[in-house]
Amino acid sequence: MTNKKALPERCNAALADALEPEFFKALCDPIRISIVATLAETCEPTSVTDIVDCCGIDFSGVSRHLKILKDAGILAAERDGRHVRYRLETDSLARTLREMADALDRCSAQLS
Amino acid sequence: MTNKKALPERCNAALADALEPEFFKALCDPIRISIVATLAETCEPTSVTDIVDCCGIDFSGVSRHLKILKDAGILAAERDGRHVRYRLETDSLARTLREMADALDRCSAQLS
DNA sequence: GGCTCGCTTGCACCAGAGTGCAAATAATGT
DNA sequence: ACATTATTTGCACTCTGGTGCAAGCGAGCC
Repeated sequence: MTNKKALPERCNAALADALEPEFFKALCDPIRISIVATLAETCEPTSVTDIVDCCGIDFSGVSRHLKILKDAGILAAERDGRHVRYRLETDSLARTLREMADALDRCSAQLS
Repeated sequence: MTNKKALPERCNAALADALEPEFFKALCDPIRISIVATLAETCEPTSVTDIVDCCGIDFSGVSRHLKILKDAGILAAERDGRHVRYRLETDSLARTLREMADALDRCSAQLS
């Protein structure tokens, strides 16, 4: 039996730190998921007008969804003339997901 | 230049399939995150009454949060006398997160 | 059987999120 | 300067989600 009470707070804090609600909130909308999937597919900076096609809503709504994803660090935006092109931060997103998984594993590993 | 147009739909579908909005919806609330973190820490089935301590709300609300997490497959519940003990499906959760990361990597790998 | 404890569920309420429309801003072309 | 295209933002609306309170249900205890 290892010291079960030795570092529980640290474990909890690390997990709670890794599992950022804002991150999940950004991805809990089906339209935002389809945006992410679309950008993952094309993998090159895409204008708002083009992205609108994959969502069934007004472009103003799409613009707002894009802002939410950008603020969460999931997308990056860059102006190109009068277009604004969005691209998926694939590496960063994948890393974030794996860090969460790692934090979970570390928590359960401490008890065995 | 590889065949860029060869399997974009499959890629998109695989990602959209892996990135389930319901999963993120279950984790987009700060109280639910603290529940997950608490259960990851203790790592043993915990009663609702004990879980309530980590959230600042009424136990009825906690019960509802637990149901949401259970329905999403993130927690498991088992009756023990008059207690209902919840535990975190750590392995399953970590696997889900890694599968998402893998699906993302696969999408971007197809283009290079 | 009645009682208490532990948890869930119905109800009403309030705050927040998504949406469309229209106006505002940004950048380019004429 | 004006018109046009691309995107963002303000506004109002609706719908969903989280919350507390109170009632209901399930399981053990007297």
